Amino acid sequence: MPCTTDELKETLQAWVALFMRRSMEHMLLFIKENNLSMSQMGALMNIHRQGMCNVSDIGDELGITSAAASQMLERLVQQALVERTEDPNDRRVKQIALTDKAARIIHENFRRQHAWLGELAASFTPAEQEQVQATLRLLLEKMRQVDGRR
Amino acid sequence: MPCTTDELKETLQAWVALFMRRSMEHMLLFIKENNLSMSQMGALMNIHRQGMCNVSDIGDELGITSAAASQMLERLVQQALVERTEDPNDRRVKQIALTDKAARIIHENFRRQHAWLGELAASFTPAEQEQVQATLRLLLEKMRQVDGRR
DNA sequence: CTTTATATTTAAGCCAGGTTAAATATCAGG
DNA sequence: CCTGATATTTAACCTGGCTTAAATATAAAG
Repeated sequence: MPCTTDELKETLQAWVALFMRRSMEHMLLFIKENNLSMSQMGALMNIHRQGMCNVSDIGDELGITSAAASQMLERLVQQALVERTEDPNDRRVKQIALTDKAARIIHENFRRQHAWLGELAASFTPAEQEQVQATLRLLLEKMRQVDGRR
Repeated sequence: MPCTTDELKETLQAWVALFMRRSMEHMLLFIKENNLSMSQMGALMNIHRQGMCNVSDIGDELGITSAAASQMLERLVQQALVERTEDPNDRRVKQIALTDKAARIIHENFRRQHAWLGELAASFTPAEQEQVQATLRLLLEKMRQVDGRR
């Protein structure tokens, strides 16, 4: 049967809703297990994405003042999740990096999500896997295009 | 070319990551616009999903004590987002419902996500739309199965 | 060397959102 | 009509996370 753009939109919506709820659940459980707050997890993910960066970078990225970023980082340092080292080129700035502990936590978060997705991936027949693979690649490409247009 | 379960898992992972980031961004912007906190948005979404419910239901669902739920609801009532009415069958319990204002906010949130998805859906050729539609339906079905097994 | 700009921290204060414990009101069973 | 269970609220308190303003330290320019 032919399908309309609107129908596809609705299917996408259903898919997104289910995925978001599932992922959110997973995330909330995970941060509770690791005694983190949502903000802290956000900060850690941010540092992970940015790689080496300084205090104000993080503030900018999180949309808070650098004073707030400084305080948040201080709490993370106290929990041994973040390392602050002086930048040898400019001693005003502190270089921020995840500790091994934090890296392990982030990694474990990804791993578990991966495990869930693995279960999903394995539930398809080989023929279906081909189909899903091809379609998702298409979707990804288009999403990046739509994303890029902003 | 044939693809392995692992490859599919990775494609799924990439898709989820992109989607999550995109949706999170959207959500954070939206709640800022509406002067809500993440928790408050969560609570409103929850009430929206549950429909009519009482104070402790919400506490249970959010994983907080009913005292905390009571206080959170009080703040939402003050912002005219929630209505508290006495249950005529049991005058100990309060029935909680979204006000029109809150319903409009939730609806607007969905509408915008829809708009973004519409843009995505429209970017496919009719043939691609068929393919994506079919595959997503398959994915949804399998996800619900995997979800159901817990 | 002095001035000005920049990066970070510290201090003081605010509010959201959580807890436990006690207060209040109602229901339901003997 | 008591008594005990249940639903909600209130009180007292704590913490995280934010703000602004001031303090500190360093860099960079004249």
